[in-house]
Amino acid sequence: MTDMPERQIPEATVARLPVYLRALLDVAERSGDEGTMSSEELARLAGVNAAKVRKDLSYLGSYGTRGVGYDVKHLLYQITRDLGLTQDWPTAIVGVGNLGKALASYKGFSERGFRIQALFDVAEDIVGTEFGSLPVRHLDELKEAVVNESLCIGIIATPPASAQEVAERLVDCGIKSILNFAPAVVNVPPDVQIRKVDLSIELQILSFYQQRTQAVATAREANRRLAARSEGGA
Amino acid sequence: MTDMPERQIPEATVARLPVYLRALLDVAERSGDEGTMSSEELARLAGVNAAKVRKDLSYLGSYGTRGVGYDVKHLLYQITRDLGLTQDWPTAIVGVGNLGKALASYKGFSERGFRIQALFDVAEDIVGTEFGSLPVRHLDELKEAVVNESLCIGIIATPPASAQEVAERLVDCGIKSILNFAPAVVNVPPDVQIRKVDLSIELQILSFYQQRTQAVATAREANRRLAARSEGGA
DNA sequence: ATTCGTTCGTGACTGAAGTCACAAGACCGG
DNA sequence: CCGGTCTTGTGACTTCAGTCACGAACGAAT
Repeated sequence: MTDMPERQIPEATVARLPVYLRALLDVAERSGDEGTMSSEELARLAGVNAAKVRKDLSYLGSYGTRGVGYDVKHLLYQITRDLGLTQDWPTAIVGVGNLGKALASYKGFSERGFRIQALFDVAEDIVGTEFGSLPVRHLDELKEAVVNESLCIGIIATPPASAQEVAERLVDCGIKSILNFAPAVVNVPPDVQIRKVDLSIELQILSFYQQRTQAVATAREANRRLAARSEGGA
Repeated sequence: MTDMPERQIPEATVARLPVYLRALLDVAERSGDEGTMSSEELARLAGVNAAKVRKDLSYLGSYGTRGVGYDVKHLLYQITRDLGLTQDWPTAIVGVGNLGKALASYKGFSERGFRIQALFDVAEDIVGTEFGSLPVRHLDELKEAVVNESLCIGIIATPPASAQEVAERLVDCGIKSILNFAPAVVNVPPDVQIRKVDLSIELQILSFYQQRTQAVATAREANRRLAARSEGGA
């Protein structure tokens, strides 16, 4: 039987694999053939704890050597393979505004095998133009393009109001993986993977914590004054 | 005493508050004065489960009415306040490449009170230019600007190699909240909040799941053929 | 060959987040 | 005023992620 141990890899681990991958690539590039690396060192580079690195990597299989560490090249290969990055993923961007353009020219995508291969929009003044040697086509041509060019990942970079509709069209064309940059909740059938990146949510989280430390500071300040006054009064 | 119940709000809850906020704003805008909304409805709009909504909101205080729901306006106010969005946060962007520009012109920031108020870079051909009525200044002028214009949030949109250094300069200027868009791990002192948005990590996670469903599909296919052949052979 | 130092792999534990289910409270109609 | 119908707020439980600590395995050196 095709061996399928395939322990289910926890979501949290999957989310960290790209970070390990990046760290390993940096090292491999810098030092040519570093050879081997300990979980401790990888942990430092990835900004996490060593036990977590070991546990994460153990889900992929036993690729380390006790007393030595992990072979950088081999580990690189394994992570790349498990993340499905040994193949290219032809990717389409819908919505060619500022954000869409920035994404289309983002180095980080092509470096990892995500070839931005098609751009779509609906605005008349954008459709028909070119961006980075790619034509911006009308969204109505989506289906044809998906079939002909085997696009398999869709990126939504439209205004929030259009996000749900665009997602439905992507799903309708058979796309199973969607990355949503529009600040809107988008629902898709259970066999489609959707992930979101919300630029402003992260800022709002920062705001929460900053606001709170300030609030604490001012409260402490107020208490101090109160104490001082009652002391003076007593 | 200044009442500070301030139950510690779980991180996961903080991360969802902006989503609720957005949903409520949409509703309030659309229906003028909807009045009230149940946890069920808010859950649907936010794409989560109703019990979770109630528990999340209960951390802010008991702002709902049993048998009725939550008063939209009041809840909006409370969430806005707890997220620290009643005030503006003067924000600086370091790195004015494609991504930096897209962020500088991103509507979602200004809508929530994050005023992009200063742009910095180091490239000679960029420093001195203008973008969206803001001058791009040299990073060396950072400290002065932070002090004079009370900048309090820094956004890193540089290449990964410069991210750590830029972060250190931001910290050095007294900035306590940093949002990092560069694909690199950045370390800061414990009293500084840093959050990261990594555009390509999310794509890699999608790739993982897509790759896996394909792997399963091909394995199943292989098994089917094997079965068919052995059946034919028998 | 044996010992020693190192580092992985993992079982056991701790803690956080998510889910369920129900009592408590609010409104309504008669 | 009272029973019926809602919907919240929350304690109890389940599940998932993170951490610790230690045995197992490897290389090196004597």
